[in-house]
Amino acid sequence: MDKPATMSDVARMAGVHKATASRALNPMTSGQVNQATARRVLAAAKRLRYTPNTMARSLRTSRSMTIGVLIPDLTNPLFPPVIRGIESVLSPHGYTALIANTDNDEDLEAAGFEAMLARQVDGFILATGRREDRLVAAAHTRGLSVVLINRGTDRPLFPLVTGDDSAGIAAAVEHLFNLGHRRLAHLAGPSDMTTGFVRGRAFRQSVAAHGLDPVVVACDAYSVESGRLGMDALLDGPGARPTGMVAGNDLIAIGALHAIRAHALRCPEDVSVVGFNDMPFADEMQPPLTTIHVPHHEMGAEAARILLAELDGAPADGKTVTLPLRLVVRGSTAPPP
Amino acid sequence: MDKPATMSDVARMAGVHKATASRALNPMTSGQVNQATARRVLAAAKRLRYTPNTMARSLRTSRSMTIGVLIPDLTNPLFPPVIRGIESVLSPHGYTALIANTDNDEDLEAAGFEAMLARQVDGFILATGRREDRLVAAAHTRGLSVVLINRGTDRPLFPLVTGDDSAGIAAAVEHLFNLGHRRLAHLAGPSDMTTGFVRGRAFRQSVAAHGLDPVVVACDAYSVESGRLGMDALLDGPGARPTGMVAGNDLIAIGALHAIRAHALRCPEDVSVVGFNDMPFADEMQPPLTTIHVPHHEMGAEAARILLAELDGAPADGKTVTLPLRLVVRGSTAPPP
DNA sequence: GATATTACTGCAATCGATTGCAGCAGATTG
DNA sequence: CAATCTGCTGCAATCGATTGCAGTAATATC
Repeated sequence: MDKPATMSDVARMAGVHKATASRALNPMTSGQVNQATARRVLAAAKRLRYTPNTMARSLRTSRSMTIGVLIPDLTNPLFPPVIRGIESVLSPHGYTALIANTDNDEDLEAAGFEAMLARQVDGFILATGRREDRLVAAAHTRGLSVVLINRGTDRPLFPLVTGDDSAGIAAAVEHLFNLGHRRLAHLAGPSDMTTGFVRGRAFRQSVAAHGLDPVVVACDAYSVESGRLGMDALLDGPGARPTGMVAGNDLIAIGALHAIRAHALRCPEDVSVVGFNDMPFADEMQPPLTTIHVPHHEMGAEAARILLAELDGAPADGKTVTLPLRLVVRGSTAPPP
Repeated sequence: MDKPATMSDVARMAGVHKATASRALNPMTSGQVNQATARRVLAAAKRLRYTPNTMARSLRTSRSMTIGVLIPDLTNPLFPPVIRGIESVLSPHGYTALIANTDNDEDLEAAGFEAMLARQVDGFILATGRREDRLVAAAHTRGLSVVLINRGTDRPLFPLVTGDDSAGIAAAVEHLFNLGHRRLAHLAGPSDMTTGFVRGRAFRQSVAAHGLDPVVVACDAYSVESGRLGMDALLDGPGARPTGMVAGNDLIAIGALHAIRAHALRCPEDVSVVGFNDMPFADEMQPPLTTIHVPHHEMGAEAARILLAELDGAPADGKTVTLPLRLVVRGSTAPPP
């Protein structure tokens, strides 16, 4: 019915100029106005249920108090906790997250990015990084505020918050080795992402360090389907069947479980599987997934903290924050047959 | 470095007034300007990488092309597909979804709602409805555009897109009955939500229709923990142990599985469990969950469609769109012991 | 008692885009 | 040839809030 009240309405009701009303309403400037006047304005604002028009404010201040968050795949259970971590830090500071899903598609990614720019977001948190990322490079030359999360770029242009992937993989390999496994394989994530690349490299090194021969199959996506295809290839391949498998992430691990079952094998009796991420419900899986736990919530929170600091003028170098990971042993690993 | 170009910059480069530039850039009004002029403007815009300032536009037009989406619990895997359904419809129309998570907390809910209003969202999609919902009632008196999703309100103030819960529950009961179960229980969702209420009622009716005595325990949240507590109560209770259980949703079902295991019982050998929602990875659970499949993506898409129609002037009555559901039989149900 | 200081408050410009209205040139009509 | 119309473009107001600057009144200082 009646349009929402504007500041002029509040000012009129309080009998002051809208400039005064503005100052009274803003905690930063309310010291500039007489206490009694301020109270009148506040009261009027409350009576009229005044809500500031964020658009108008942003237009004037050119700060939207909004952060753009680009997520490659929202249905990957890994990301909701990350988002909540981000929001948990942003909200208390008055910032809002604008979330977009990109389906891992570069065009959608660019479109989402531009849409956010048009909405004058103050900064970005990107979980969509690739090792060679045009979007990230462009953002850098444009002088935008960006924090990368989970996945980095080869050239460290922006701060990155990620898990200690190498240590995580090393722990996984160690675990399998200690169980007695000697034929170890890795279903790697896409090598154009730092996560896939780094984890793959760490796997080779860890396995080699035990004097064993690493077998690595690259999947072309972090998805159940890709994991299944990769494991199929591994099981149908020429070499001796591996008894221990480290997956690039939990989705790939789940796909691997499908392939194992399809080959009339059992996990963990015939093949042990270690996932990566400890996504929600990994412990409910069939079998419960042994995996590397990543502090998702904290990862999001830390990225948000860094971004806010950057918006406050902190230097924006390519520093990397590495969060410790931890192996969680559950039901998908056992001694080799 | 250089600030992004404004429309005045484009106009200057094209040698026209900014009003003309505005008309040339807008497909709706580009017919009003000479083709050659329009081309010049377009070219200038491209050269300057002009991006319209959404804030300024919204301020003038009072349409933000943004839809507020309130989600009670983003980490419930049920919601990401819903969100993608919403975005799949919104994006092609130039709308963006502003997503907020409310943790099922009424205060956070109100805060998120107000924050969105301040951002001038054009409409809302709420997945947070309660049977008596002050927020929804307030939105109605304020004349806002709202579509409810999944959960409705007792008084149908706004359109609602939901699954056919009664039929779903009936199918679940039928399934258990046909397997031979005669002692049936229901771990109901919170009764202050229509989903909990409707499913509970449907359960009682379906069971009674078979001449059996329904046992219903109400959980106070749609969560694993609440499900576990509810099932504990059921198993520790005085009556004969039920052999078949219908859960209010999949999370409750998972909690029930925990309780069953904690009582040294097995599912499905000792107790059969049917979930609700068929959330992602329900088929990967231990055991794979028999559940009622809900078309999440379609649900989100339909809600978005209705909202857009409403914003285009379609009447906004309290019509309910009921989507058909379907029982998916997997490993958590079997004949009674 | 004159001047300097302090404490508020108001004026008006500004952010960037949209749009009703008016103006102007050239084409059309009678 | 005058009158009308059509097609295009420019002017200026507007959306709602913020903020540098100036103005006023009251108080403090010498």
